[in-house]
Formats: sequence, structure tokens, C-alpha cells
Amino acid sequence: MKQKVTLKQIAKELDVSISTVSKALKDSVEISLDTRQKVKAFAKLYNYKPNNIALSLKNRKTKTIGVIIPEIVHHFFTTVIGGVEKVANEKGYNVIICSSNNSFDKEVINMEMLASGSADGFILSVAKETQLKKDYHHIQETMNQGMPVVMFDRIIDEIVCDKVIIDDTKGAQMATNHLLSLGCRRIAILTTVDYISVGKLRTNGYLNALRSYDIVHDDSLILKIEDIDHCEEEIEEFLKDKDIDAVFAVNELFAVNAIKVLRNSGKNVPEEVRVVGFTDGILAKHFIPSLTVISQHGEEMGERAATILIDKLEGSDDLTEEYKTVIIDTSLVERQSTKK
Amino acid sequence: MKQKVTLKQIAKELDVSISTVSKALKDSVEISLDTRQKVKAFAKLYNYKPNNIALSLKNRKTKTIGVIIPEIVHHFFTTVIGGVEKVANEKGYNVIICSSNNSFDKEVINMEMLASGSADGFILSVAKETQLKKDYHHIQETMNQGMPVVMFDRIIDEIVCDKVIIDDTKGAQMATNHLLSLGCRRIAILTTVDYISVGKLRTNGYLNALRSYDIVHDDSLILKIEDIDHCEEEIEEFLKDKDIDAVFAVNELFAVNAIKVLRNSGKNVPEEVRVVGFTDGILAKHFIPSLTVISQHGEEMGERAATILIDKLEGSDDLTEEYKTVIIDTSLVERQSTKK
DNA sequence: TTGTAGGCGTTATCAG
DNA sequence: CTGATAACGCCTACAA
Repeated sequence: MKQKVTLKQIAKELDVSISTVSKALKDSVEISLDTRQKVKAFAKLYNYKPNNIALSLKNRKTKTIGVIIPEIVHHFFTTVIGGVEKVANEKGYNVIICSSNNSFDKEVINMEMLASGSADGFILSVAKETQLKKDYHHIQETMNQGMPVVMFDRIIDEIVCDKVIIDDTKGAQMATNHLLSLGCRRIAILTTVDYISVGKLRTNGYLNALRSYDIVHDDSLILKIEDIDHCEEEIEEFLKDKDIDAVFAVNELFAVNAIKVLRNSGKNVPEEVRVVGFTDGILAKHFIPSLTVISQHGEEMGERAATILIDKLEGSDDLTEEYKTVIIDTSLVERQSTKK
Repeated sequence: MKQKVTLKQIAKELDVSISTVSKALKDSVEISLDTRQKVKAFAKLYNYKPNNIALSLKNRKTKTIGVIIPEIVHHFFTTVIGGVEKVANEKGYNVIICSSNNSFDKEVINMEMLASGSADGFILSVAKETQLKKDYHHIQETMNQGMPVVMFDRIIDEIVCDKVIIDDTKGAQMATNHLLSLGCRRIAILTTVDYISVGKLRTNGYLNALRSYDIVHDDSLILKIEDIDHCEEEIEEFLKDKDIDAVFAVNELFAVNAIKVLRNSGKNVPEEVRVVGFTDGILAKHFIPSLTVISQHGEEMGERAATILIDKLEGSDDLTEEYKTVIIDTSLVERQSTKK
């Protein structure tokens, strides 16, 4: 079992110095054509590849991006990762992905681990627990150490850094407006508890839309779901005997469960109740009826985040004190769940 | 913007030598209690963290596992990753994930990139293209360089290494048997083209099951789908006017589309046609009717793969020439799509 | 045209 | 008890 070949070994075999080999491999004119060819042939033969670790140490950069997300088994996040990977690979960067599993502690551990030499910068969507706990020292610290951080989707207002988000409020407003424009007036919303930033914003969008139609919102039509694992029960309880003509759900799962519950109680979607969801995932596309949703364009988010991060990484270190917040457009994808 | 603190800096500040600092931080008895405390206090204050890169270089290992999968936006694979991350993190390993996007070239590039210093070993599920092309030099090479590789799910028989798979044949047989035991006799199969290893195996399982019931298989009931993006059309064309009482689909998407097509042509699932899928994902759980499927226990696969890899990484380098193939049990998850 | 030396951050060995 | 030195693999300025 042969080990990896190093410059040193090649040098010894060829009886030249290490730096000669190094230069020859870079086609430096300092080295005679003859030696160059000899070295390169030898290197190819032994399948020489420079050791990334050594390069990282020398150059004080790893050429890898750390991505930390709340859940890896989640279509939206993997879509974003797809976007990140795409531009990262184009620009010669590696991507390390860690999931915090929505745990504050795991987020901190992962971040510190990657920050101590494994990554040059971060793309981050914070854990639920972090949003609840409001403890952001780990993020602040890695930024203080000079590593750029780009947050996306679940961001933290108090932290000053680059951000890529969608306008959740506007998206929710768009969704609700769509229902209103179809004539719906008693629109229920299935949302999350307030400490989830995106849930709160989407609730606000819903309220805005109602207001713009001069409708006074009815608190009994608002369900803030605490436990996503038991959302079906919560939704069932909530929708029971409720007089509504539409549902706006802040994610796919809530939307699908709403349809299920409605159907079980004899109400058809979209004929009697229209449903709009948020996030354009697998379920939305393949469910019957297929779901009208607000698409977040996850891949684009990932691409933008990666572009910003890499620009910062490669830009002159001086003018880095500018932070931008990019807002990705959402769009309404009309499908069967709101058809006439 | 303060930079990361190094031993050197601490040493200078405290006016001691680098090695004293290093030892003090490790609580070496060589160092006086006094100095130890001083150093540690200072280190804490400046939030010193040893630089992973330097450690990697020194120790000749990175403590990270490279995972290469065909698609990141895929529930099964992310489930597996979840399992890998779980045991990796427990054992102090990092996980780098790269997707090959089912491209041979990207698989090679990613593998070489990670192999040249970024990872100590690999967990790999090969790209479609690689299976088609049958070019495995990159895998063989990284193994030759002494890096262990564990393959899972989409494996390559010709490569000798550790493997974690399910018994696809048996799983498919179980699925088909279930349909047969319910009295179905004209069972269609929606499968993939043969070069996808798992597709072929599942087809075999289907055939085995029929054989065990002394049923001669009917080629007109076998659809090998080429283009997964247009599977709905293919399925529609195929099922049109077909006299069947059950469908076995080798993945969720095929199953869901089958149900859709059947319903559109006026056949109810499960009343008139029963459907079984493979892979227990989001769709299976939430579709209406919910899908009876063969569960692959992805998380467990990931855990096993990671355990095997880490054992190999940490085991004595001598007795590494043993390779095992772990077969994870599949199980039938009964849901509505096969209910009476 | 080639080689030497120093350094990236750390640890281990050995000398003081 | 403390410190100097070498080494991990690579690169580069500066000799020779």
C-alpha cells in the first residue's frame, strides 16, 4: 500500500532539491526544460497531488466554506446547499456541511470546530434554540476572529453581517392576497410560535394583507403551532367546525396536514376551502391536489450567499466593513389547491 | 478585528517559550502549577483554540470524514448523512459532504480534492454515471493511498472494500410478496434501467416473488424508466388500459405518480389497485393515501458506515485487510395504499 | 539553473 | 521546571 507522494520523496528519487521540484511542477522558467519535464513525468507517474493541509497552513486559508444549517433532512436547506456547492465548486472552494439539529450546543460546537482552522468563512442559518436563547456569542466571536459570516433564512437581526433572506412578510402577504383576490374572506393561518423569526414575519404578512382589504383579523383563525411533530393533531383540533374558506400555511407540512384534516371532515380542497403554503418542496409538487405555494428560490439563496462570502474572502481585507442584506424575490406558484 | 491567537503570541505576551505554553495548556506536570495557571488564564481570556490545520499536518490525519453522494436534495441520502454525522460527532470527527450530482467527473474531482489532505476516509455512494461508465480508478486510487472507503447503497461489486447495503432483492421480494398475499396477481413493476444497481436488484426481487408463487412474469408489466424527470408521462403511457391489480414501484416518486395516473383513469388506490413503494420518505408518509413502503433505514446505514470507517481509521494499521459487507434489514411499513 | 533557509502552528524529544 | 530544535508538506525570497 503506497503512501501519498510528497515533494520531498520526489526530490530524493530524482536527486534534486525540494524547491527545484516545487518550481518545476509550476513550470517556473527558473528551471531547465529538461528538469521540468523529468520532474513532471515523475510526478504524474506517482500521481502527485499537493497536500491541501500543508497549503492551508502555509497560505493561512483553507479554501473551504462552512455551512451550518438547522436540519439536514429538509428539502429547503438542501436546496440552498445545492446553490452554495454550485458556486463554491466553480470558484475552487470546498463545502463542509454541519447540521446543528436545531440545538444551540451543537451549533456552537460545530462552529468552533470549523472556525479553528477548517473553514475560511461561514454560511449559517441558526438553530431554533439559538433564536430562543438569544445567545449569539459564538457567531460574534468567529466574526471577531476575522472570519466572514453570511446568514440566510433564519437570521438574527442583532448581528451585523451579510444576510440573504427572502421577504417573508411580503411573501406571506402575496399568498394571502392571492386568497383574498379569489374571494376568500375567512382565511385561517397555520404558523409557528413567534420566536421563529420567519414564522413571525409570515404572520405579519398575513395580517398586512387582511388590513389592506380592510378586514379585521380574527384571533380565532390564527394557530401558532408549537410542536411540529404533532402538528396534525393540533391542526385537527383547531380546524374542527371552523367556518373558513381558505388556509394559509407557513410551510408545506402544515398545508398538507390541513388538507388532510379538511378532507376528513368532508370539506374539499380547493372547491370549498383554498389552501396556500410556503416553500416549494417535494410535497407541494406531488401532493394531490398539488399545492399553490410561495417559492423561496432556495438554490438562488445559496448561490448568492456563497458569492457574497467568497467575494468577501477574496476581496481586499480593508473595505470589508460593509454589510449587505440581499433580499431574494419570492414568487407565487399556482397549482391545484387554489384552482377555481 | 483581532486575529486568531496562537501559541507563539501567548508565549511572547507571557515571556515564556512556545513549548512551555503548549505543555501548560495540556496540564503537563513538567510545568509549575503557577505557570500553568497563568497560561491557562491567559489562553481563556484570548479564547485560544489550537489550529486544526496545524494539528492535521502534524498528526497526519484530519479527523474528518468525506461523504460523497449522488444527490444532496434527496431524502434518503440526507437521512444517511444524519446517521453518519451522529456517530462522527460522537467520536470527534468532522463530516465533509460533497454531492457528485450524479456526474462522474464531479465525483472524481470531489474525491481527489478531499483525498489530498482534507479527509481521512470516505463514505461513498456512487453516481449514476460512474455505474454506467464502470470507471472506478479514482476509488481504487484513493484506497491505494491508504485511505479507507466505505460504500453504501449504490455500491460497486468489482471494488473490494467495506460496504453497507440493504438487501434490495429481498426488500423487493417482501414488497411483492405482500401484494401477492393480499391476493393481487397482475402486479406491474415500475423500475429503473438496469445499470442502476439497486433498480436491477429490486427488479430481481420482484421476479423472485412471482416465481415463488408460480406466476410467470409478464414483460408487458415491467416498465424500466429512463428519465426520472419525465416519469409521469412514461408511467401514464405504460399504465394506460393495463389490466392490473397492483403496482410495485422502486421508489417513492414512481409510486406517487402511479397513484396519480391510476386515479386520473378512474381507478382507486387501494380499492382497485394496490401500490407499494420503496424508501420511506416524506412523500410516503404524507401522501393521500399514505404509502406502504419498504423502509431502508437510512439513518442506521449511515451510523453503520461511519462506525466501520472510524474503526478502520483508528484500528491498528496491520489487520486492515478484512472487508465486511453489512446488510441492513429492511422492513415493510404498512399504510393506506395497500389497505383492504 | 539549482539549492538553502525560514516560516505557517503544533507537538514531542531532548537538553539545559 | 523551562526552552531549543526538529518535524509535518509546501512555498518563496534569496543565495550560490
